[in-house]
Amino acid sequence: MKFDYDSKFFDPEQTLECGQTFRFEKCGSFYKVYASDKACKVEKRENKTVVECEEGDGEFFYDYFDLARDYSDICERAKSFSFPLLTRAATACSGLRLLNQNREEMIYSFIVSQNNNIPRIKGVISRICRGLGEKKSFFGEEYFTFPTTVKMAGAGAEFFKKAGAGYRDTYLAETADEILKRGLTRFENLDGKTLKKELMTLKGVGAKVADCVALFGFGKRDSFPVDTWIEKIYREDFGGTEKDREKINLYFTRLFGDISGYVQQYLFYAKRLNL
DNA sequence: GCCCAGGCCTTTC
DNA sequence: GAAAGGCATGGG
Repeated sequence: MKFDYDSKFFDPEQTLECGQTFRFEKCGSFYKVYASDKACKVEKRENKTVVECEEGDGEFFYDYFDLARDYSDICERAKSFSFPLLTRAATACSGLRLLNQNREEMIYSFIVSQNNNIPRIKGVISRICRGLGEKKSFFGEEYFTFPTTVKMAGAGAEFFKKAGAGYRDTYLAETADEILKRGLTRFENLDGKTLKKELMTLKGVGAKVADCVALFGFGKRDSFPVDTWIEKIYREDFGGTEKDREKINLYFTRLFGDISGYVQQYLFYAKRLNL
């Protein structure tokens, strides 16, 4: 099936390349996107962005791309703060949407992301899917699903090491084991702050990874992950002087409140593009 | 050879 | 509770 959306507020490149997901491929004019155990194609055609997926997956991808939400209001609110970088970002990247992603996929993916660069993160995750995921086909082309926790827990640290995860191999193995035993119910129905603290009890999940999981996996849009790029933005574009990441996090979340997560993505993506 | 990447864990003070 | 090392790996 196919559906479309105003491309001013849904740009495939901005939405996929901004660092919130690592499972997509650019193929000429369109992107192949993988999420949990599903796949779709996304293409921008003039003023419409078109999503094409299997018959039963329309609702899944409508939710995945967060299409029920009005982003024009979010963009305007972001611009109203009058920080030059943020205004440039919200103007040039109005098509950047926050994805609603699978919770376990977010936990494992962002454990891989720590002290790592995006191309390499993509490679590691791709090899994990290839090794442990289920082979499926989409429009005649094969792809691999993101592995279930059962598969992740059964793999052992050596597998993750061979996939290129480096020293994060034991974090993945231990956290998969923990989630296999206790599930995710203890992370449900919590406010953002409590969820973050609870996520940080997992091995390999610190403040920044927890914020990413809360934001992209649990829809906690008042989260503001602080990484090396945000530190740089804080110093160079907001005149900040604090060194402690938790203080920087507090500065931004108090400033941007319920739209912290959107603002964080605008800033992060714009800074990387040197906007 | 260096430094950096969507940091976290452990040890030490 | 704060500060400092160590950590796998690949790109620039």
